[in-house]
Amino acid sequence: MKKELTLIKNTVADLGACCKSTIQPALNQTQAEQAANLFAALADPTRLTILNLLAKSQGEVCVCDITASFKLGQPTISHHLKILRDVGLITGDRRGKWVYYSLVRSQVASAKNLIQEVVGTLISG
Amino acid sequence: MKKELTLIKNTVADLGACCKSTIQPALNQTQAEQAANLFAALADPTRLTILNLLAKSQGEVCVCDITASFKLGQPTISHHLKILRDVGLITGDRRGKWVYYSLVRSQVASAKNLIQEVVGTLISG
DNA sequence: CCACCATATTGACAACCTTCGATTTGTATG
DNA sequence: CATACAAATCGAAGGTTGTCAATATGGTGG
Repeated sequence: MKKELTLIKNTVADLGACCKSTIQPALNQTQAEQAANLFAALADPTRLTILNLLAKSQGEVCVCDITASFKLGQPTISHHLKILRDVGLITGDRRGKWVYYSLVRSQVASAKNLIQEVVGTLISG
Repeated sequence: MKKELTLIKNTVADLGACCKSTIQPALNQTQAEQAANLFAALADPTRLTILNLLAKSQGEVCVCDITASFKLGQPTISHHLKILRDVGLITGDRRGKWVYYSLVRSQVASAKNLIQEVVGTLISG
């Protein structure tokens, strides 16, 4: 007992058609994985706050100051910094005893674009 | 048992405040937690693809069709659907033997706003 | 060289996530 | 009512994450 198919297959013809806004673009597997990775890096309030801290400071922030902003232990902050470093959003610069972190603006911009693109495929407008 | 995830209800009102700021606004703890929850829900390629599938279909999609789109088992898809349901991005409607899922447009819009707001605090412009 | 400070790394642990197979629940139909 | 099918839920295995205490590393200054 087969029911009628409700899923409209997204063919190549659909994608290559012509018009701009009305159709929802497909999300390929690579995009989905990249975006998921990025979202995972952002899926922690401590990391979001660290990023915001760096953005607000308009420059470099010493790890000691970051650590002082949270109730978490120093190794935990270091761990979060590493995750953000690994996705390229921040970079650390050692100067003497201290390490100063800052946003990697180009990477943040790329991340923004990827997010906008993916989120854009979720609803029209 | 895991705690229910909730999306912020009125991000639109926040954005409607007044000016488009060039200064970096602070991210309060509640915002960070809400955003982190949302990002966590999006931090899986299967879930992103499901959302995209629903967006493309411009309507309702049967679970059987969603399941058929992945190599994963039916309980796994059901699990991902539950996560997306719990953050309010999708809703399921039982019609006979079948359940049809669709985006909750208002919630998707709220999510978009929250993301834009948070991402906006990460870099100027 | 030694003592000290700031970060990073390691190892451990509990909590959580993704996935699956088995079972249950809801619905239609013979 | 019995059977069959669609979807959700349960229970468990294996991997990942967030956190901390302990330790290592890198740098400064006596």
